Amino acid sequence: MRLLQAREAIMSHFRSMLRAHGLTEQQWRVIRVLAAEGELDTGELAQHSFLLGPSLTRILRTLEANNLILRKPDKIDQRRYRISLSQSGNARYHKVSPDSEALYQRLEQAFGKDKLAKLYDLLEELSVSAEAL
Amino acid sequence: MRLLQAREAIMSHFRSMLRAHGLTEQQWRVIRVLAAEGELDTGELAQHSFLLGPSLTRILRTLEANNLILRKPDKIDQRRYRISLSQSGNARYHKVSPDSEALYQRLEQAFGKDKLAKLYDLLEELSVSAEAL
DNA sequence: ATATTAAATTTAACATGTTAAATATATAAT
DNA sequence: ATTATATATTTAACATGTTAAATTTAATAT
Repeated sequence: MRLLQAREAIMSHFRSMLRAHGLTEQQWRVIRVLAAEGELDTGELAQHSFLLGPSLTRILRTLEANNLILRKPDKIDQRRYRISLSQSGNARYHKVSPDSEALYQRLEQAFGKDKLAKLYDLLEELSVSAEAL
Repeated sequence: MRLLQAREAIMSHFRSMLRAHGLTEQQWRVIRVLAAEGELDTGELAQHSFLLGPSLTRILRTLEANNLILRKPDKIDQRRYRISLSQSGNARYHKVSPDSEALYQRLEQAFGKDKLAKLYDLLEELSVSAEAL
């Protein structure tokens, strides 16, 4: 319950910032992953962005309609698509990124870098414990 | 990101348990709150169950259609409804509750009661810090 | 008492979450 | 080569998340 509450407390700030850039939280996750990893297929993208297939399908449809991504059929495995940022998508990334970074820095400063690291550790351990149930 | 990941690691177990009882995660949150607090109006219920108004409206519609809750108009303030568990809703609560408790206990044991308490504290502080941004 | 403002809830519109089923292509086994 | 099985992705159906607007009733100010 507190996980939900804490996440909401943080994400509400990010969402309003992203909304000013015309992006949803999930669309931004996809763009960020593509900026960091380059060209990926849908499955890899789903893993990295913590999205389920059906959600990702719809998000990619939207991003493609907005000319932010490119999708090319994989020549080896024709079931897969290779997804990458378009020039416009890359530009959007560089436009949003500073605001995102700034917000993260503010949070890190307000909460404390050490405590944040400790929290990350605990969350990591919790994930492992929960998955092993 | 790890907040999302950790929450998902936990909730996937709860969701599959709840699904066996014909409930969603959010419907269960509502039922649990009503079982603990008794009769509430929609606003109070939204606060306690961490749901936004529009979501709650739809959830209550479903729960009412399934005869799990009762809604009576508040006689003092006619804008409000008083929501409470029906007999059937109360029965469902007592049927699901042991499974929910058992799962929580397993998680607590796997992760460690002390670490869970520490994590709760950090999450609480994080919420405060994030809200103050 | 009436017009104004505020509050509680719902509706609307669009995006995502979730599970199951469908579709298309690859891979493995005969 | 052909059938069976597995994998990647999408579609379908329903539930919820999110914001803005509409609706209804209360409370306030003339």
